[in-house]
Amino acid sequence: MTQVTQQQVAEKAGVSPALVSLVMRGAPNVSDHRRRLVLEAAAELGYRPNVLARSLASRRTHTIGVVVNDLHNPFFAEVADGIQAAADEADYRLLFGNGRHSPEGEAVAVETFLEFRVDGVIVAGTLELASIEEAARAVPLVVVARSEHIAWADTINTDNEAGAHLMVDHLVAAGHRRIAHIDGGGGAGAAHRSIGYVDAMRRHGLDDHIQIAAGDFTEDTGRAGAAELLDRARPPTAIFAANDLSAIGAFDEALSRGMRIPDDVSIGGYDNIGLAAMAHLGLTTINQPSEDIGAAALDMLLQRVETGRDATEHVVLPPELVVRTSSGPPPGDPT
Amino acid sequence: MTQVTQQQVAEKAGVSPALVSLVMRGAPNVSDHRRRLVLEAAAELGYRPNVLARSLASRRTHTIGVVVNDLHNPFFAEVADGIQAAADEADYRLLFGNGRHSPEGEAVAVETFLEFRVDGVIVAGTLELASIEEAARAVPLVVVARSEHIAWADTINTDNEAGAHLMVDHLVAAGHRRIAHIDGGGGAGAAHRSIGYVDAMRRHGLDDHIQIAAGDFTEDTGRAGAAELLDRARPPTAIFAANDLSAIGAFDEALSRGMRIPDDVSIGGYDNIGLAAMAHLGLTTINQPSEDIGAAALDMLLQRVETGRDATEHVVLPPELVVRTSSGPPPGDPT
DNA sequence: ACCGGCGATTAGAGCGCTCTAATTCCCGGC
DNA sequence: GCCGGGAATTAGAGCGCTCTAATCGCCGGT
Repeated sequence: MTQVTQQQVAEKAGVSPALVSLVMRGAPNVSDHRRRLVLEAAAELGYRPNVLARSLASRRTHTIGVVVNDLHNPFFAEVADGIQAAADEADYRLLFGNGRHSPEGEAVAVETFLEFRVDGVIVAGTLELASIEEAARAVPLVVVARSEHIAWADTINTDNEAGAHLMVDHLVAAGHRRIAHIDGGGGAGAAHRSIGYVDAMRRHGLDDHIQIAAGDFTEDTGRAGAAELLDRARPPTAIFAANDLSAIGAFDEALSRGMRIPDDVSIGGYDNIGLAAMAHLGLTTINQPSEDIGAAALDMLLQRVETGRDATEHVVLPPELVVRTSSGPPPGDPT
Repeated sequence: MTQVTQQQVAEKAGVSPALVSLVMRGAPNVSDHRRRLVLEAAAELGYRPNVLARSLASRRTHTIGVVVNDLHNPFFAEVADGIQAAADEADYRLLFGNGRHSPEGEAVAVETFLEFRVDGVIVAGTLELASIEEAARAVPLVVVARSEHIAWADTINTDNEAGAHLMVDHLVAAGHRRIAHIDGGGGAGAAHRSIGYVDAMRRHGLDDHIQIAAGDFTEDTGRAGAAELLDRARPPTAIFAANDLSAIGAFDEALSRGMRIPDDVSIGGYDNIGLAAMAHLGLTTINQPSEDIGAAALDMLLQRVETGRDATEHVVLPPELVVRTSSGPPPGDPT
C-alpha cells in the first residue's frame, strides 16, 4: 500500500534519483552496470512509477482516451479492437470512457479525459459538435464514424449516405417499393443514413413510400419502430434499419408476429457486426471496416500528437453491401 | 492548448491560489463573495483542474478502474452499466480497461490503473489469481462474477455450480440424457459451471453421457464446440454452453446444419444477456443479475476505499433458470 | 477601547517525477 | 603526465496542485 519512490530505489542502488528516472524511461546513455543495479533495486522494492508525477513533470501521459457511445453496441467494440491493436503497436495505453448512450454521458467522459490530460482523444459516438470543438481546442482529437463536416478535428468514417443508397438500391432491385426506414436518432452517422434513404427513394420515384419510424440505434427502438411500421394500414415490405442492433430488434418484432423473413418482410441493417453473419439471422447489411477504422483513427491521432500536425484530415471509406438471407423479393412477387 | 493554472485564476480573481483550490473542491468555509469571484475568473479563463497534480498532492484520484475481460461480451457491458450507475451516484469517475479477452491483457490494464493510482479496481474478468493478489496489495479491489475462493479481495458473483445444476436438471427433466457441455475455458466462472455440469450429470446417473468440448466464451468457439459434438458418433441431444455468447455460436452451427431447435437439439446458455430473449433465439439460460452485481461491486469497493474496511466480503447471489424456446424434449421423445 | 474567539484566508512546504545544465569520469593523443 | 572531449551521472528547479499551520479580520462581551 505504501508508495515506493524513485528516491528509495536510488538509495538502495546507490545512485541518484535522476539516474533511476533515466533507467525507468529506458534512456540510452546509461551504463549496463548501473542499469542493472537500478533494475534490481526496483524489482526488490516493488517499485511502480507514479504516472501522475511523471505526467505532471513531463506533460505527457502517453495515454489516449477513447469515448465509446455505448458499450452494448458491438460495432463500437469492433472499432475499439482496431484502436487497441494500433495502440499496442505504438506503445500507447488506452483508457475507455462510457458514454452511456447519450451525448451528455460522452461529454462527461471527455471532460474526465481532459482533466487527466490524456495526449489525445478518440470520439466514437454522438458527442455534440460544440463539445467536440471545445475539446479539440484542448487536445488532439479524432472523430470516428460520423458524417458531419467537422472542421477542427480529424475524422474517419464511411460514406453513410452512399451506404444507405446501396441498401435501398438492393431492396428496390429485389422488387420492393414500400421500403421503410427505422431512424437512428442521434446515433453516429444516423442522420446521413436517413438522408441517404430519402434520397435514394426519391431517385427511384418512390417518394410516396417514404416512411420513417423513430429509433436510437438500440434493439428496443428497433423493435418498437418495426411494430409501428407493421401496424400501419399499408405496412412496408422491407425495413431498412439505421444499424444492425435496431435491425435485430425489427427482426425480432416481425418474427414474434409470426412473420417470416424474408418471405413476409425483408430486413436490412447497417454496420455488419459479427452477429449479423449468424445463420439464424443472416442479416443483409452494409459493411463498415470497423477495425480498420479504429486502427486508422489511432494512427491519425498519434501523427497529430507526435508531429504536431495542424491541418485536419478527413478520411472517407466506401461502404459495402453484404447480402444475406434477411432480404429477398417482396411477398406476392412472381420472381 | 495552453494550461490555465490555479495561479492564473487566483491572480485574475485577486485571491490566493489556496483559495482557488478550496473553491474548486467545494470547501464549506469560503465566503459567497470570493467563491463567486473565483468561479467567474475560472470560467472566463477556461480553467480546468489538472487531475494529475491534484491527485499527486492529495493521493486520491476519485477514480475507479474497471477491467473488462471482453468488450464484445454483452454480459460485461451490463455489469458495467450497473457499476456506472452506482459510480454516478457516488460521484466517482470510471475508467475502463480492455482485457482483450486474455489474462495478460487484463494484467496490462490493471497495471495501467495502478500506475494512474486509481482509488480502487473492479476486475470483471479472468485475471489470474496471482495477479489479483498482487494488485490487491496495492489497491482496494473487488472481483466480479468469479467463483474461486479469493482471500485478499472482495468478491461478488452468482453460484456458478448451482446455476449449472439448474440447467442440467431442467434438461434432464425434459427427457434428455445425452447432454453435452461447451466449456468456457478461462472465462469468468466457467470452471465452476463445468464442475457443476459434471456434478449434476453424476447425480442423475448420467456419468457415461458426460461430454465436454473446449471453448472460451466466444461465439466462434461455441460454433466450433457444437460442430465437434454434433459430429460425434452419438451426438448429444442437448448442449449446455458455458455462456450465452457461445450458446449463440452453437445455435448457429446447429441451424446451419439444417437442424431445428429445439426439435433436433436443445441448447442452453448462461448469463441471460439481452440478446437471449430475442424471439428468433429464445435462448434458455441462467440469469445472473448483472446490473445489480455491478452496482453492488462498486458499493463494496467504495466502502472499502472510504472507510478503510479491512476484512474481505464475499457475496454470492442465487442464479435463476430462464426457460425459453431453445430447449424442449429430445427428438423421438413421445412426450 | 480592548480582548478572546472563530471563521475566512494565505504562506509555504511538499507530492514523485522529469529535464536542463552542470559536473564528474574516463580515455586516447601528444 | 597532462589535456581535451564525449559519455555518464547528478544537482536542483520546477510541473500544478493540496494541506497544515499560521495569520488576518471581524464580532460580541466587558
